[in-house]
Amino acid sequence: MTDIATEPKRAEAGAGLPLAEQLLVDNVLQEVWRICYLANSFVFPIYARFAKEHDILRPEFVTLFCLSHYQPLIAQDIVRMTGLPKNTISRGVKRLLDRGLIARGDHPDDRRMSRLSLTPEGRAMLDRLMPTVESRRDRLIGCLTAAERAELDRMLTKMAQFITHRMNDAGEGS
Amino acid sequence: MTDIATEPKRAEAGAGLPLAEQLLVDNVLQEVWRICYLANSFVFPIYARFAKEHDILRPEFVTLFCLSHYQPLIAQDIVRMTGLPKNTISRGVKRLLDRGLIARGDHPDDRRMSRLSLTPEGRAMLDRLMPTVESRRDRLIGCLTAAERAELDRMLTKMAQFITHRMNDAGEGS
DNA sequence: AACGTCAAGTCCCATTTGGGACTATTTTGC
DNA sequence: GCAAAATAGTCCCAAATGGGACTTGACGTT
Repeated sequence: MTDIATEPKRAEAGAGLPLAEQLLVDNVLQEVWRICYLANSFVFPIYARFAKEHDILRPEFVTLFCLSHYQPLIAQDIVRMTGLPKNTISRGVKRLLDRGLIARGDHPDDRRMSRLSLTPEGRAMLDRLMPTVESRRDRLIGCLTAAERAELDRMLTKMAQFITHRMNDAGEGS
Repeated sequence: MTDIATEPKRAEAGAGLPLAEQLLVDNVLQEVWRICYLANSFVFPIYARFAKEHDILRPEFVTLFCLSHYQPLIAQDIVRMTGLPKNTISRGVKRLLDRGLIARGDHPDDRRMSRLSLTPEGRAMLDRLMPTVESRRDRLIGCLTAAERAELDRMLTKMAQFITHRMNDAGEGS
C-alpha cells in the first residue's frame, strides 16, 4: 500500500497551474522530498554568495561554525557534526589555516589529532557571515507561528537524532 | 537580540558527551541547521548507492522522479521542480536519453523546448530505485507518530512554498 | 614486546558540479 | 513590423567534490 502513482498525470508543459508547485505539494516522497528541497533552497544561495563575496566554501563555513560553538575541536569532530567526508573537511581546514582564520595546536594525549580553534580573524569572518544566514533563517521561519516553530524544531531534533543513531546505512538490502 | 554565543564553550576533544550530538541539538542556527543536516543525512547514502549500483546520479534520479509524476515535461520544468541548475539538468537529460531511459519529442508550440517522457526502461529503472528511498523514508518517519507526521508535513509544505515564492535571493544586502 | 586492528588525517585522482557565454527561438514593446 | 529583451537549452571550463589508498600513531591481545 505505497502511494506510487502508477500513471504519471498528463501535463502539457505550461498548460495549467505551475507544475513545480504541484510536485512540491503532492509527490510520492512526501515530507522527505520537501525537506531536501527546503534545505537546498535555503543553503544554495547562501553558499553561492559566500563563495563569491568571501571565498568561503561550504566546508570552510561549517568548520568555522562548529568552532564558534565548541573549542578546541579536532577535524574528526567537525566531520561528525556535519556529516561531510573527512577529506573534504581536511581540505577546508587547510584553507582556513592558510588564511589564518583558524589555528592548529598539538593534542596532548594523541599525536594523530590536532586541536583547532578560531583566530580573531576567523571570528571576525564568521561575524561577517552569520547575519546572512540568520536573516534568511528568520525570514523563512517567520512564516510559522511561534508554537509551530517550537513543534517543528522538536520533531526535527528527534528525526536528526534518530537518523544519526539508527540509520547509518542507505536503506535495506536490494 | 540574536542568540549568538559570544564565547564558544570549552570542549576538550573526547572529554564528555558526544559533541556532534550537542551541536545538533543546540546551535545558533537551530531548525535550519537541523533541516540541512537531516536532508543531507537522508539523501547522501542513497545517491552514493545509486551511483555505485545503477550509475544514476542525482540529476538523473530527480529527472526520472519528476517524469513519473507528470508527463511530458520540458527540461525547464524539472529545473523549477528541483531547484538544480539548468545545465546540470541538461546533462542529466542527455545521459538518460543516451541510455534510453527517457524519450524526447518536439513541442508543438515552441521549438526551443522538447517534451520529455519516460520510456518503459526508464519506468523500470525508477521502479528499481524507489524502494530504497521509500523504505528509508519510512524508517525515518517511523520515529514520529501519525499526528506528528501530518503536522510536520503541513509545516514543511508551508515553508517550501514560502521559500519558492518569497525568498528568491540569498538574504538581505550586506 | 610483537602483532593485528583501528582511528586521524592527508594525498591523489577521476568525476561531478555550476557559472557564464553562446545559439536558437519566441515574446514584448514601441 | 521590427528591434530589444527574454527564454530553452547546450557547451566549455575551472573548480569543488568524494572515494580510496596511504601514513602515522594508539591500543588491545596474546
